[in-house]
Amino acid sequence: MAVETVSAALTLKDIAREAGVSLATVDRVLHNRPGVRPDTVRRVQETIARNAFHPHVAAAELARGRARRFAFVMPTGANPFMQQIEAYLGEMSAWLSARRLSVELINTDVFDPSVLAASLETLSGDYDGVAVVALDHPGVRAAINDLVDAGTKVVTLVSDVPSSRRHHYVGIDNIAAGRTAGALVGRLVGEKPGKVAIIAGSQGLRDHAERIFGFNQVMASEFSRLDILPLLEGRDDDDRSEQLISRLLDKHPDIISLYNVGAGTQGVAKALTEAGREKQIVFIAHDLTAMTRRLLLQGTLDVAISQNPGHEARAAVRVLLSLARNEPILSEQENIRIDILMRDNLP
Amino acid sequence: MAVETVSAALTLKDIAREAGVSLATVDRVLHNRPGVRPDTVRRVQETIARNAFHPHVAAAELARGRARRFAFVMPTGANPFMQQIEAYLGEMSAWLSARRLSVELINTDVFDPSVLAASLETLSGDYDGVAVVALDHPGVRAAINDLVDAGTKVVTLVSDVPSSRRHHYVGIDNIAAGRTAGALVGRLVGEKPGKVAIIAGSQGLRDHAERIFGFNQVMASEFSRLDILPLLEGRDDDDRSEQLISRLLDKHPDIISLYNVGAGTQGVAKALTEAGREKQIVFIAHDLTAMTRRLLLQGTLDVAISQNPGHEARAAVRVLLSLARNEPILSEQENIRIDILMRDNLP
DNA sequence: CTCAAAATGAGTTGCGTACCTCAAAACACC
DNA sequence: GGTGTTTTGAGGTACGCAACTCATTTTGAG
Repeated sequence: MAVETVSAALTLKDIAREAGVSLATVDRVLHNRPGVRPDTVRRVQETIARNAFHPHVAAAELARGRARRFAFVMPTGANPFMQQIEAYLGEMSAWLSARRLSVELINTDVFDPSVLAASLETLSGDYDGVAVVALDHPGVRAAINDLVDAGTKVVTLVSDVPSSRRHHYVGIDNIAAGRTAGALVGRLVGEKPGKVAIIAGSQGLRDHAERIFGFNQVMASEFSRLDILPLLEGRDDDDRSEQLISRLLDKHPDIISLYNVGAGTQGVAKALTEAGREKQIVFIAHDLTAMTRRLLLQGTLDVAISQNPGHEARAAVRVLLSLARNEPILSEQENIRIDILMRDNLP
Repeated sequence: MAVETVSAALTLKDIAREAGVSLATVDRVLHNRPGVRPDTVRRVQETIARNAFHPHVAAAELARGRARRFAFVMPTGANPFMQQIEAYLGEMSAWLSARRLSVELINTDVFDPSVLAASLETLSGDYDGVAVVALDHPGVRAAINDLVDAGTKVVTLVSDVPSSRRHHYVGIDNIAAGRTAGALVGRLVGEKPGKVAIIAGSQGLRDHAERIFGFNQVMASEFSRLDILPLLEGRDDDDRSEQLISRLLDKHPDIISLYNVGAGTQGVAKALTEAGREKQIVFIAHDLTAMTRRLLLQGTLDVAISQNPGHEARAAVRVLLSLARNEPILSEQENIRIDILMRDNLP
């Protein structure tokens, strides 16, 4: 059975002949140019559909001749996850260059809405597409909508602004990620009752808040025997997280699980090992880095919930390119999964 | 910081001018054609490297003008995982057609080495690339090597033949998948001791054997308190698996976990629910289908370990294309992960 | 039927590369 | 110096499409 029949490759000329029109008319139909009668449009489109004709992308790209420019607006600072995304973008440079695409990184304080909005406003007109790690704020939403209105394709990355008219979101469902963490905690601690601690960067971060929401949802509905301690805020900082967790462990000898919503995993792990309780406590955190990989292999960390930064980088570029070319997006391919990583399925 | 500087796009002509040679010479160097003095070759290559020049893929593809044919040799029969791969190949038809690529499915009894080898031999010369779900057998290995020698690019899919000279393997490490299953069983059953049952399609299948090996490895080294029952062979058949498991559950009231290595998950689930023990027994199986999804949501199935069939289909095509074009392969992108799927992180 | 507007045909150019031919130049050897 | 060989240059054609111009035909309104 052949998925794709091997037929002589059709060209626009063939379509024109079969539809009984000229090349120019086919071109007008194909690019929604005016000056074609509705029934002629229909006849051409039917011929295209009947023959399952798709313009040769290589020829189209070559003829269009334009290089495309994309901008990636990323947070300043040393967030390892963001740095991984940037690194993977760098690895694509040969791929990009062979397609006459350019990607420029623009580092901004994405946590200050006015700064972020101002950054976005400056991009208007200069780029064919923009990927942005966005804060959900009215000013940012307006800036995104302005870009869209100016004809720029916009995708949100890692963190979404659903209320804007962005064309696409590349990232995970953080509520589902939190629910996954909750289910894992509940299942891994076994039958015994006890206390569960949660530490996040800040409740003000949308992704952290959503994860906490999902986590609490599952704990309340399915593992009510477990006692959830009040949320700690470690500000994604190793030292601060370590101190907070150390104190907490001293105070509660009956903690059986720990969920770190954001960064600062190294600090939490240090507190755990210094208390000598890394084997008894089920520890779940986010993201795969050299450090979390080590902690998983050691057994200090039980599960890392992660999203694949390389996949996100490539998906964002591909989606922007498809949008710019008015091609359909392979949604199944660009969908980012919530990865559950344990010691034995590390990539 | 710009990942990719926005420079005027270079062309072959620019390279020729900068290296002080003609277009023809650059072309000879680029395609390893003879008749160029070694130091001229070096000079041109240095110019290319210095400018990080990559030939425009669209122009190259158009100029080359050849349509490329790929063949996918897949098992006959109703294996749902293979059918999903075939379905995803079908979904790519527009993408393929726009690139003048064709993919043909060839269904063969891949479990009969001589039939598979004969099938592969018939392909020689007709295709630019072949993806094959291969049995690891000397005859098959020889057939693969013959294809490679004839200049055809070969990737093994889902199941590898490491001893052959195939160019690439697209699939997971099944030993690691088995280890992952073992670790999950050990962690999810909690502290209590009890019996663990394993059912596979057949020990003769390489992927099943590897999963069992990995599973036993982890059980022996880390969860020796658990008692592993002798392996059952369900032949990937629902009815047979149901009967075997029903009988087993009757005989052993102290079974606390069940690992299904292959297909037949529906039969196993039926036996579990009819015995009324689906909530007490930790049940782990492979692959995500409509049925395993339903079982996960119901709570009958605790974890599905899977490989993403859409990703495998696309990765196989992309790898074949890169090989045919003599382009580098983005290994991180084409690497297939072992997915741990639970109720809350279903895609 | 007339005339302007709309629709269509016919044609051109250029995108960057692959692949080819043929002539000219450089070189090696004696 | 002449010979033959290797290396290089110059140029052309083709690939399929986008984007454009301009002439011609068709259409519909009056």
